[in-house]
Amino acid sequence: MPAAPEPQSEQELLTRAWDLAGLTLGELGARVAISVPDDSVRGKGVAGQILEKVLGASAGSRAEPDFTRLGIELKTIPLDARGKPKESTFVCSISLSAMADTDWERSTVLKKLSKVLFVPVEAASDTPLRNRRVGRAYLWTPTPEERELLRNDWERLAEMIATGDVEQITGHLGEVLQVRPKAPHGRSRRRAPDEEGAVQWTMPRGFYLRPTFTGALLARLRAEED
Amino acid sequence: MPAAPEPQSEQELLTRAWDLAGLTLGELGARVAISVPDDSVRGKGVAGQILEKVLGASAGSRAEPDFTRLGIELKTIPLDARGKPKESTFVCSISLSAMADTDWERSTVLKKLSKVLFVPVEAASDTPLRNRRVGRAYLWTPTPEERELLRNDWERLAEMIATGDVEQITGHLGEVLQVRPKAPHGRSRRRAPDEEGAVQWTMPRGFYLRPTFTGALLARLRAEED
DNA sequence: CAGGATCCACTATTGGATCCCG
DNA sequence: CGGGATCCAATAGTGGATCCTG
Repeated sequence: MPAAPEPQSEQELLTRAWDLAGLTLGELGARVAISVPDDSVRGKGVAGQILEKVLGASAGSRAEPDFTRLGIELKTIPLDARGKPKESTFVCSISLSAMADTDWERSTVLKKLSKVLFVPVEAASDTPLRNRRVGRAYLWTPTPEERELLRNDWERLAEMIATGDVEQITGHLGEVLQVRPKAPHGRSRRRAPDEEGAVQWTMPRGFYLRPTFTGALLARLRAEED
Repeated sequence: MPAAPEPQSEQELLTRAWDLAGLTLGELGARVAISVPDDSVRGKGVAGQILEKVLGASAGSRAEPDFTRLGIELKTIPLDARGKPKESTFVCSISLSAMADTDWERSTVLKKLSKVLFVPVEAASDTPLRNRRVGRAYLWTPTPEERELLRNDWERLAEMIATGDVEQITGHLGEVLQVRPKAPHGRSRRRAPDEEGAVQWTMPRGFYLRPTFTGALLARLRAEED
């Protein structure tokens, strides 16, 4: 009834994930005692929470991979009828003050994205949440090219944040990785250092992967299956 | 007052074209006795007609390059405020019955595009036609990569036309070259051979270059100036 | 009709705003 | 809040329809 035990190997995790293909969120939610809201506005994160429990993710809300022992992050990804991602993929929140003290190789973004299990979920908006089906999961590790794209964007954005230009950042920046608000509403504010190191109040933000990027990597992983 | 004489060399044409940069369509139209309509709907082709006369194009409405002696085709290209093409570029009409009897190397598309003088024209829709300014002209010859893109699209589309599948063609096909209606209105019809070689009536169509393609080639030409 | 093209309604994309849970 | 994400109004893009001249 409650959460599954943590998988002990990559193969065990993959086998378990593949067994879910074709099942609906309603069916999977029942397994782990999570009820699926009728209103999709009220159920934004529910697919992710159900799959965490069904697959035995361990990390909870910590800044570690969902499958701690395996170093694997779990992401559900909503696909439209043609199999393309319907939304961007949230990676992590941005600690504005910490950005100045880190580099790409030590960044949370790279840690989160080093190994990701993508679980596709049907996302046609006219299908009720509980009836949406899970697809075949893919385990992704960035290719050198993909890492380079991510690093380029991250370093550009990190520099803007570190130098206090955070208010200049918009969702337009970044070829594959973008910075967007990550807050309960548009009036949220948190402290951040400004250009002169003084305090400014700014909106909480997070890193997101663009749909074109996740769509391309999924296409590559599908092609490699053959 | 009337048309300029035909330029006798590429350099003469380029020099003449560069001298026009910064002038408005109203100013240029006055030079060649073409008045610019106030209503942009009534002035769709007027920029092209003015520049033909101002630069001394020779071919008129024949299936030859505008500058016959130089083998150069003239195209005005509407740019938005950021310098990107606002519209697709018409290349030529399609003779449905002739498509089956030709190949890429002999095609009208390749002939028209072998050497093109692109003359940018401001196209912000809130600027009256007569006040829109001409930019610096670029002479384009397709790179091997660009020719390959064009050939791929052309061959795919030509085959559909030759085999009578012309009704299956939509503007969605073609990465850089597309087929779209080219007619005074949606009820126009002309004869075409169908799958079995019999007669069908279909809408007149033309080949067009996508804005992403012309935008990319202009960006390349601008970069090469430095 | 061929050549000179752009218009503009509709679709696709997007990025700022928002929702739930522990 | 941080982690799980999607919503949806506004913008960008596209392609079928259209306009003028000789």
